[in-house]
Amino acid sequence: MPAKPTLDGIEARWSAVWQDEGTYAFDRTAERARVYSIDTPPPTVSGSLHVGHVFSYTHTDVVARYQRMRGREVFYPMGFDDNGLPTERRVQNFFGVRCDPSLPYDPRFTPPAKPGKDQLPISRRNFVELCERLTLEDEKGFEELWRRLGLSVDWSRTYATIDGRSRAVAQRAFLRNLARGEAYLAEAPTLWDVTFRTAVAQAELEDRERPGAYHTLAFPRSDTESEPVIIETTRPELLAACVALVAHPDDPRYQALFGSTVRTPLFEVEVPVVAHRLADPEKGSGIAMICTFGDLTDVIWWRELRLPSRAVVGRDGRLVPDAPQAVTSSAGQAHYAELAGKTVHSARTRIVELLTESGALRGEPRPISHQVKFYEKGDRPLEIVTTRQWYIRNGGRDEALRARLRGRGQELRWHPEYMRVRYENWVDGLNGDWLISRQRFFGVPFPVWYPLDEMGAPRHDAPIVPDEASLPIDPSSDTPPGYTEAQRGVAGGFAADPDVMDTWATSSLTPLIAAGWESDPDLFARVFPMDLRPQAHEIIRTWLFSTVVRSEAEFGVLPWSNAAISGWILDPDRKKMSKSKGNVVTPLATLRELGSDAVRYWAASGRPGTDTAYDVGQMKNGRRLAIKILNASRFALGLTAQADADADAGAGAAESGTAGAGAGDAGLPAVVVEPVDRALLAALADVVDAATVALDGYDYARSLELTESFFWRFCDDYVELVKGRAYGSFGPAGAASAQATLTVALSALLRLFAPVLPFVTEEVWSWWQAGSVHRSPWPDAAEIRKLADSGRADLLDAVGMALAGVRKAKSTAKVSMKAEVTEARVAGDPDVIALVEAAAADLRSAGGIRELTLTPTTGNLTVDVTLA
RNA sequence: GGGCGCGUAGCUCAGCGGAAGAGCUCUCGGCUUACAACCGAGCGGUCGCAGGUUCGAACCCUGCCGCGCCCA
Repeated sequence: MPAKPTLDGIEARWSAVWQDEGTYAFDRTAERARVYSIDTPPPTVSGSLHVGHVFSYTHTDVVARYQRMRGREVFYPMGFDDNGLPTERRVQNFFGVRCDPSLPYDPRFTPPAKPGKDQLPISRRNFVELCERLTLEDEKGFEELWRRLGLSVDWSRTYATIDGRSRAVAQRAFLRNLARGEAYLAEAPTLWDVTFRTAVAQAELEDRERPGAYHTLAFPRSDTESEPVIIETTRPELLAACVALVAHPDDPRYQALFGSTVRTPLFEVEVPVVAHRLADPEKGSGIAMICTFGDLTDVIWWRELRLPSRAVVGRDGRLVPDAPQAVTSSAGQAHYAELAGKTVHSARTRIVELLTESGALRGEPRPISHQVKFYEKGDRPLEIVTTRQWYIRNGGRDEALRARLRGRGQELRWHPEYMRVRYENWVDGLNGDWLISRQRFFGVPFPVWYPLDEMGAPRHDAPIVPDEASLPIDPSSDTPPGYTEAQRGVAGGFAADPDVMDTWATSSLTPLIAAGWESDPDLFARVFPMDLRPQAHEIIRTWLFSTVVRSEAEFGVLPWSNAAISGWILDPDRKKMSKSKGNVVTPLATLRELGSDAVRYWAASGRPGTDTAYDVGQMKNGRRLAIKILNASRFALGLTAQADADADAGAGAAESGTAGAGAGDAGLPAVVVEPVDRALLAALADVVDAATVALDGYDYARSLELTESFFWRFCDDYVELVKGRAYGSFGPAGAASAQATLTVALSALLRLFAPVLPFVTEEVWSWWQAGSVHRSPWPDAAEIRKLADSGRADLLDAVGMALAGVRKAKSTAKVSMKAEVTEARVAGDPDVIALVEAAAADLRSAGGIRELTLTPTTGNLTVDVTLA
């Protein structure tokens, strides 16, 4: 036991010991019932860690440590998310390369020492290798920080979402989806980001408020000379893509028009006027133009009313070179030529001029503000283009599946409970299947080739798939069964699917990746379905839901039984911390300055699901608590060491194992006889019970609060009360009782604190106990209560109030706490007075009271003090 | 527009049907032989607003106001 205990350096010291001893290594021989398995969120490695990570990962670690102490064998792997766009861009800039999936793999490729002026084209497999190389460095940094924070992860079980294992799992799961018809290829209108030039899924959308303007356009009627039809649109540049006008079937204004046709201004294309319930009579003039495609409602109208397709926006976000075939008049073609090749924005400016000249634009555009759909990582509005994409069925088009997935959300235990509605809202609002293909280079490729017909055109209806045993594969480098590489891209040969899967298509399989699905059936059977999915609430619709979808498809079960949803970290101004806001605090400096236990203390005080302010003050409290644990422990253990020395010197009557017996509470000599000691243990047993209930319900913050407030009472009242007696001032029996109580209480307190404060508790534990506190059993309230015997927890309250009264008198008199009291007169309810009386000797000792008078009366406890 | 959550001491937050709490801040006092990175005491709140239910409401119900998030 050190003379002057310190927190300095304990992170480095204990994380090394835990690694060497394999303290957190998963015992894969444990049977399923004893295993507690966690589907850890893989952080994105190309970004840097911020305190939000520290916050939420601490929550999971507290749960993991608690479960371990409850006797569960904890499966706690760590993943790294290096799949996807952020890594792709980083690798391009770092090495000066770009991916060209049409190139063959070059096994001897080495990147240029310095990035050149022009990006060097390389094959997809070479590109992926560079990604793996770069992210390996990032992962090391993450692991170091996680170890410093004290995550009790089994570091021999890590994965990366782009590594071979993950690619194999993602491809295998996809092939199974394909074989069962859950994955399919379809050519359909698709939300499209023109900057990244990739399709985007519903889950990645966000609405943003943007300025726009209503333009009033007059459509001449085809059959009569009567008044033109007036519509309002925010997207006049799509006029050439107009395929119909639409109004609500019950709208009296347009009954006569239904079934007739009108002519589009400038382009002179005849389009029908149709009726549909989604046309809003309140909006604009109540009649709208349908373009292919201006928004998602256009897609619905197009599909349900079986309208033709007249696309004008290309994948680059510019108007396509040629006018739609329906534009036949020379004037119409001339007008279109003015717009071809322009961006959507410039085309709008130009067409407004043309419409004004032609007189079709009535009045000035009226500025409005409206919601526009964006890709969450993008900064230009999404367009809708028709492309061939892979989809996975997620209930968006299938009510039976939707109901099943909704049922899974009911079955899942959510912490906090109210997060379930986020899931339900999302499932209820799904409007299509899950689009999983992305037109990017870095990612898990679709394990699919297409045969080329005699004209060299791919047959998308007859994809060639690899054998599962050959996974992972890259169709742009690997050859399909039955073909030779020479047949790639030639008529009668084959072509690779050029796309990659969305990152969520891989992330939705993290339980399978971590659990060794199909590669380690023994492990899989022991850990899947898992016990816990911890994650943030903003990705319930993406990560959580998509994982449920994949598990439902493959196994028909929920992938985990519990979901613990963390809140966000807010900066001191109550704003969400995020990189784009530039208010992110990096955790390493804070961890170094205040210590990991201090930061963990702050994190663990944030209740599940609650957004929490970044609060250095709360971390300092944590540090103060950790230091107090060191000092209080040293003091308490010093007293018991004194007892051991006395016992050894004397007849050896007192069992010298008193100190060591705290490890398990069994086998303690029955020496706890003093009422104050028994009261302390009775109160402690109650705290253990309440903390256990809280942690079983994932309320680590409540458990910490209970433990902490008991600990301060233990230090400020109990230890002060029994100090004199423990030194032996009332004889050996009283001393032994106090010493045994101190030992039992300290042992239990350290274990109650251990999940939140792993370093300081391990440090103290090592002074007097064998093994790690983190592998010791959670305190047993029943055993403690047995030692407390007839003890009453409220005795501590009563004597505490009396002691506080004495302290107040001294404080008011501005004298030292060790000042002598000639007489203290305590009066109060007879029951309370009886409790104080039982502790009279300890109270006199702690208060320096010469004469203590106790008077039963009615009313609250009063303390009247005469100072010496 | 619909849903969910939150509004309690200057700050950060507990409490969620039976006498308003904790920590920090602030004030006063104490070098007390575990701890001055400490200890003791104190100041501080019509529990967002307005109704209602109840013997009793911070807590339950209704409406409103403000903040945040999710979904349209």
